[in-house]
Amino acid sequence: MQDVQETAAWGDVEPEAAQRLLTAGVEAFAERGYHATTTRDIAGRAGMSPAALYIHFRTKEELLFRISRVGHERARGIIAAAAESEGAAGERLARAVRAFARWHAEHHTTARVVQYELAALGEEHYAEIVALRRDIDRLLRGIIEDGVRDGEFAVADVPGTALAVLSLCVDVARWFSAAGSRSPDELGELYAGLVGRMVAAPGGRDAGEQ
Amino acid sequence: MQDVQETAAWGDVEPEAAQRLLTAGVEAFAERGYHATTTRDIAGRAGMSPAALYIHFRTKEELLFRISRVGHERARGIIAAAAESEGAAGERLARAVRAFARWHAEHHTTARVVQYELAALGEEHYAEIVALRRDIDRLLRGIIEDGVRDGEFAVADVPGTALAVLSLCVDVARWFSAAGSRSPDELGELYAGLVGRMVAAPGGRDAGEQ
DNA sequence: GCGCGGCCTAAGCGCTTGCTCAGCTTCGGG
DNA sequence: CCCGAAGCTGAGCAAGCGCTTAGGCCGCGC
Repeated sequence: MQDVQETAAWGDVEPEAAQRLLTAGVEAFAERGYHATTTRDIAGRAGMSPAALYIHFRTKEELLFRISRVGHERARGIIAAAAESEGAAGERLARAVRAFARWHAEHHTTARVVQYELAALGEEHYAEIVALRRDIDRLLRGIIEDGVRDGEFAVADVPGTALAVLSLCVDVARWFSAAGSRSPDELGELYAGLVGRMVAAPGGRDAGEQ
Repeated sequence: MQDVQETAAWGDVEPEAAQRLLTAGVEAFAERGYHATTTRDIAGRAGMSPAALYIHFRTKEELLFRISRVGHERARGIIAAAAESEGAAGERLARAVRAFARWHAEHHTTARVVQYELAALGEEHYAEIVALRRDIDRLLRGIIEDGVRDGEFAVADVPGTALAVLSLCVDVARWFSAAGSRSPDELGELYAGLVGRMVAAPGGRDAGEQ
């Protein structure tokens, strides 16, 4: 559906200055939170005057929305690629968790904004983002349902388990620090293993490996 | 160490007005976040004028700190009670997860403030809170270490798994809604089962139940 | 019965905020 | 050579912020 490779940053945003504002916004929002960040701070980080922000974005909230939408689309792309890939449900679930957790670790500043600043969005923008989030939930739940149908997984509460798996990965953005001892790759591997054990049917191949 | 029963709210805070301000602060901070909440809003919810807040708390940040400290102490108490209880590591871990997840669901507004507004604390207050959080991590990790030593658990990365278990429970505060279909009790049960599978040694009693 | 400390309010101070606006520069097309 | 659009700035406005201050009320000790 879309190439999952890490394109440099914000890819193809219109003028280069708008791109700089987006990355400055991500940094500032991730550090201090949306409400504690001033437009002067964002503009300063992007190397321009406060007024310049309003040439590229109508409001501060729209800047947040653009960040949030791009981030959510990227996150959905990651889950979608795993869901639509080849292989048994166990393999696809492992791929999804590995990549999703890894993304939240590697891009933890973006992910922080994406996951924890939803409440600052306006009503219409919020609705658009919620639709993307429902997609993500639906895709992940689909993989688990496949595994249950095939007898590969034994899961009593599928929606609850899907929610727990997503929750586990999302929360990485809260605590992950680049200075920590774990690399994003190692974390993805750890989490894929933990989730594998969570859903595996007793006697299944995945039960013991970690 | 301390009775874990749910005392009404803020228990024994000095004058009743300070207590009202604390609960008003929790509600407001949980809804909008610390920085988006005004002292006028907090005072209004508590039924008093903005100036009254400063009779009971020196600053808005101190009000947050008091909320955060009480919340963290309660959270640590829950984990400590489970860690120090009788029984095998598997039972103690299940008790810890069940109670910890349940608390984050039932008191999700308090938990939201406790878990997501740390960055708004001043330096000294932050350090005090971090000490409490390290306690919580240490207690939970201790249970898992016990289980590994006894051969009851098979866990390759103990600190990573402990982190994941706490993370899973903490994130409940982010998404849990009282209007949702799951009760705090059901959620605690679900999570205790999921975590049990995450750590259980193959062939152990817990492996299949859910 | 009077003073005094605890609790509270009305008013408002100094400052920062999101955002606007008039005007400057730069640059490609006719 | 000029024009207009695009990109940007310095200055600043109205509103809202955290917090202070002067003063009023109430109840208890003496």
